[in-house]
Amino acid sequence: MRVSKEQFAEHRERILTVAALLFRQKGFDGVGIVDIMKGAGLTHGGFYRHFESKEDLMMQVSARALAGSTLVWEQTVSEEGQDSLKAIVKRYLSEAHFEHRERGCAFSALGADAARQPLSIRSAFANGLTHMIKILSGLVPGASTAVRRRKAISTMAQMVGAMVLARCVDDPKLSREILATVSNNLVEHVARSS
Amino acid sequence: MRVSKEQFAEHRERILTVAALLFRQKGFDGVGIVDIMKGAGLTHGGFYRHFESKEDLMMQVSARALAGSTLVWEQTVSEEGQDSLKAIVKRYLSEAHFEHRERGCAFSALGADAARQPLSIRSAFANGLTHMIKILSGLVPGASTAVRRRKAISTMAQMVGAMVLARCVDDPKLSREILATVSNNLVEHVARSS
DNA sequence: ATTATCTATAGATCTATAGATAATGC
DNA sequence: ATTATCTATAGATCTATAGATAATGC
Repeated sequence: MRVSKEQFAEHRERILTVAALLFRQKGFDGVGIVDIMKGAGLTHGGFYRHFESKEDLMMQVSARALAGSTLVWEQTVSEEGQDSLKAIVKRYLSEAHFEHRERGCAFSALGADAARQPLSIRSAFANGLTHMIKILSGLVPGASTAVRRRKAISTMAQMVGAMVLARCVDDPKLSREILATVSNNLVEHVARSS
Repeated sequence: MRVSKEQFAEHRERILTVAALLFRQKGFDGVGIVDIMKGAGLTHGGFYRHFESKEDLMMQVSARALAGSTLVWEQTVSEEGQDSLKAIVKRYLSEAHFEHRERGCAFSALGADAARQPLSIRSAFANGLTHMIKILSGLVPGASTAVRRRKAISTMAQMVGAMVLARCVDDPKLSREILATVSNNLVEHVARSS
């Protein structure tokens, strides 16, 4: 039953990918090792050759998901130039992101869950947040780095909060109103220079 | 083993109170009926005389927790007058709220969890949110009701997002920076008339 | 020989129910 | 008589480990 080094590495990738989707969809506590391994096309016993524990997987998945978001933002910056902030805000508060939390930002999908997790996971979230704030700081207008950092933090909080609120209510009209309102507010008031 | 009507009602209250603390602390999936009943000083078998199911309890706890937050805001409004918005923002983003999610706002403590729950629970969250937006709408400045509602939604999103972000990182300095930044931002830019 | 995967299982959980018990409240 | 609580348990889960199997890679 042993597989080649290449296949082993591919299995590991598959586990991480499936876990990233399932954790964001159902929460850290809502998914078992069995579900994840089944999703990767493997039996659950083999999991522990790839990861030390469920917590280890949670930490690596968190780090990866946040690195993914960061990468997308960086690509947007290098492609969009002037309109980067607007593009990032609009994508974050889009219908597509609202509907697919399993492929979206870990802060809005797992923020409340992460708050209850051990240090290793919260540390991954802190790294991700620091990086994302840094990117936003380079995009918002403002005279000093201190002002820009404050605007970046407020922008990030507003985006995450809007998505969390939009997703936890059952009224699609209210959800859309929240996303549209915050999107317009950020694009108009923050993105505009000064 | 039967108890009086009064005691039965008191047991029900205790279950609701304990569940409200534990759910906010450990998430809906992180707490079992046994834990809740043990916290209320009862055995787990008796739970089903009080509630139809765990989902039923989750729904009632959500509605209650949000009604509690609403009530506190309404009391603040009637006591503080002019400074109500400032008082609400400062309390929401305070160190005390940051550290005691088990007694705080359900949106920041359970928002991500609620998004995965069935309609009954998301409906309770929608009711709570509608009510809280209405209160904020009465406090923010703005020429028309439409403008005030938009400001209320943005304010709510920013508060919830700031608390979620502050709680899911392991760096106390970063957490405090987020809370202080958003608090100042809201007090200075939204609370000010115009 | 090493090791990735499989099967099987240990030992804890979990929600929910059944039946016994004993006190209330008609 | 009714019913709130208790004990006990059913039937699913859950994480993690042990040992067998079989293919890799030296």
